[in-house]
Amino acid sequence: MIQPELPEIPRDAAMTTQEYAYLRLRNAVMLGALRPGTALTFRGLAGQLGLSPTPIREAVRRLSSESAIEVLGNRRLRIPEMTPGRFEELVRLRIALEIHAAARAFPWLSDVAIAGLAGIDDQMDAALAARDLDGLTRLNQQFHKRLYGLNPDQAVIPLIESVWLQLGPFQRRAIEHLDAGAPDDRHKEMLAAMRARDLDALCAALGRDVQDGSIRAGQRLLQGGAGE
Amino acid sequence: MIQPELPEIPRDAAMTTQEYAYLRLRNAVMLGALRPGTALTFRGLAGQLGLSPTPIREAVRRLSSESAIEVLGNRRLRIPEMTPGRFEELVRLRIALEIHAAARAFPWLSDVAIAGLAGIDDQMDAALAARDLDGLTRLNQQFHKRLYGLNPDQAVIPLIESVWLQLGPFQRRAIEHLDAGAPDDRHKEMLAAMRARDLDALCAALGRDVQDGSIRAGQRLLQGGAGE
DNA sequence: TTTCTTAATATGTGATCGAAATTCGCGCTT
DNA sequence: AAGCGCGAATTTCGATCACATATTAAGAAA
Repeated sequence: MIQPELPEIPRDAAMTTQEYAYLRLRNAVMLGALRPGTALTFRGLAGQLGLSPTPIREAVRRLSSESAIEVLGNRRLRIPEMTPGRFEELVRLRIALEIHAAARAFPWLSDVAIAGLAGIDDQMDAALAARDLDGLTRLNQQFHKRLYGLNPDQAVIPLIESVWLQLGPFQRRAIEHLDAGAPDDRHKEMLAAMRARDLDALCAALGRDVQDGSIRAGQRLLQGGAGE
Repeated sequence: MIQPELPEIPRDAAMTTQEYAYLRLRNAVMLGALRPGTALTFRGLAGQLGLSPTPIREAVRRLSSESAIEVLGNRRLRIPEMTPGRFEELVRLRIALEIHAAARAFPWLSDVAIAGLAGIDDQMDAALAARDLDGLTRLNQQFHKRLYGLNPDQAVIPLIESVWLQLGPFQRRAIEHLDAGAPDDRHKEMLAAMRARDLDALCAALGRDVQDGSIRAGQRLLQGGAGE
């Protein structure tokens, strides 16, 4: 069985093998390196990463609890299949969660926080110009997480990341075609709403941002099968 | 170190050791058998459950990915502490998630589905009369999950369960005092709204249901320290 | 009595191994 | 040619073990 390539990530010395495997698999799913329906095995992953099966099992089990990988009752792991219904459900869920998160973070908005977000947005412009799609994905997530994390008691980010993991492959394909349509830059709209301290406008722009990121992928899904 | 007692659960023959440990620990957290701040060890849990550390590690890691158990960088596991800020955040999150879930399940409401929910509600009345608090907790969760699960593509239930896990100890304490105030039965209100096919009323009743379940626990938290 | 040092204990981690279960390929029957 | 069944190979699962490291306890010094 030929396993798909897993993008490499830096490994800190003070990092357990299990954590390294977890981060690497999570990164691969989040970036869409593993297509929906891909079959995996513990031993195959262990061999590919050069590790023993034990830490792989722990990493995969964690990801299964985040709905990123399915552990079938029989002897198979796979990336969950996507259906139009599930896709719409996930997008709606993502919008509801992120609007909630933004509203709960809103009271903590400050000028320095907004400046930090604007800095990330500038980096995204640079990444887009350089066609660095992985970097673009990473920065986009960083932008959203930084905003929601302003709330020091936030408990919603892990849930949002679970949804991101499930949308991973499609989110990525949307970003690949992001430049084609030259859509309005929703992050700039969000930043303007933040500067005006306008929560409604922020939520509206955020909703459009998520929609934009999903529309194309959704169309592709409805037309051309799961991820082609 | 004396570990707290973990309520026993039935073990199906066709169930891996890891899954058994996961379900048992999850049940213990959900029912509030483990107080916030409780320290645990892999080997201690393994000894208490009569298993080897390997499946325990997999189970605990899964629960850590659901924010039910913290795996500290040093050599300690613990049930997360609760603070007033985090508590309010979790309650707000729970309301947002469950209202979303109810709205997305609403189009699938049918007379038989409503009858099934009413059946669970009757069982809850019986459990309340019999002072079966564990059964009451279980049935309450079953009521909510059955409703949200009417949507065949739902992806929100795992997220809601993660929040339940984090609120577990307090949710339970709220139920313990549920009879004291003789509050209106929110589930009956929800059922009435369903029969009238009135989404707004359903969401309103659902919001009150979650509020009722949290108010007392929250008051206790604010007054008397974490979980006394 | 308090604090710092040091030895002993306990713990997390990950590789390895045996057993049980499942899948896959091959040959046979229809 | 298609479906079925049997055996070999692969895989998961969980226990065990060795090692490194953190924690705890004890004892000495202040």
